[in-house]
Amino acid sequence: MPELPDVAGFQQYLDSTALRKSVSHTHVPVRKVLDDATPQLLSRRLKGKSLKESRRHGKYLFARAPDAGWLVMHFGMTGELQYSEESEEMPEHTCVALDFENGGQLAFRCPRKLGRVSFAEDVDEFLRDHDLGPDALDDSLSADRFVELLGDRRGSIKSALMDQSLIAGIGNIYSDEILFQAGLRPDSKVDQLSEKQVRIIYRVMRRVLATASRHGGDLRKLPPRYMLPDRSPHKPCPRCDGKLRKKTVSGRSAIYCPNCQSKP
DNA sequence: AGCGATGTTCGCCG
DNA sequence: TCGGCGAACATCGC
Repeated sequence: MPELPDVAGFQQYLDSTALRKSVSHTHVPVRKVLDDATPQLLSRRLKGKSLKESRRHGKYLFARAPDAGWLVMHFGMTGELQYSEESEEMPEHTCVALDFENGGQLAFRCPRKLGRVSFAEDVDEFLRDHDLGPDALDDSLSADRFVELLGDRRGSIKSALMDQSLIAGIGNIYSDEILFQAGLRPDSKVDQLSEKQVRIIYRVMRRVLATASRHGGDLRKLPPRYMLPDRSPHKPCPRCDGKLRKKTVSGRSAIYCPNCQSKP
């Protein structure tokens, strides 16, 4: 689930449920998602304090508590946030949970345990340390900058879009949607694309991610003729009604329409 | 029962 | 050096 639009949804959700609520207890039923942090550190940093603001960069969500730095969340492949008014019982697959003085509870759920929760003193430093490129929706990522970034790539356009050190936020399914709407095959080589085509990809990328983020990544709310709600081989293409096809591109399964998407 | 899955990291290879 | 590839992680669902 969690690519940029989903994490944008989690951010709205965290803002509306958990911000400015004093933390009474912390739970860590699945310790491995903390990596090198410890349950004691989580408790020490957050207990008696409240999260004051959030930030998102790519697929990462950050939430700041006074004198505690930033709580960092990455949702892996199956992670999500779930707030409950009652904190009696944690939801299934809860890896980390924060109880609040008002009786509510925010759970970081992650069935496959691929998500991670940690702390960072400074977000920009964290982004540098983790080698993350500019957020795909960041104002500072202009079309010109996007053209520059793709300028010296050699592999497929799909793997470039998914490379978090180049641009942060796009994963397997949104890269498919972007290339579907841009009319280009996922295995197109970046160095074969014209500058005009790269600019089209940029515009489509911004529109798709902004649109999906407005709906918090809920695929059912996407406009008509988006591929994602029907992203499956052999299903009909939402634009031409031909059959969608599946192909492995840089180790991930790409779904595309052979009729609507062409090689450069 | 077996396979693949919205992510990241690592080691291997050309 | 870069990029592709497969494995590993752990669980669910088709």
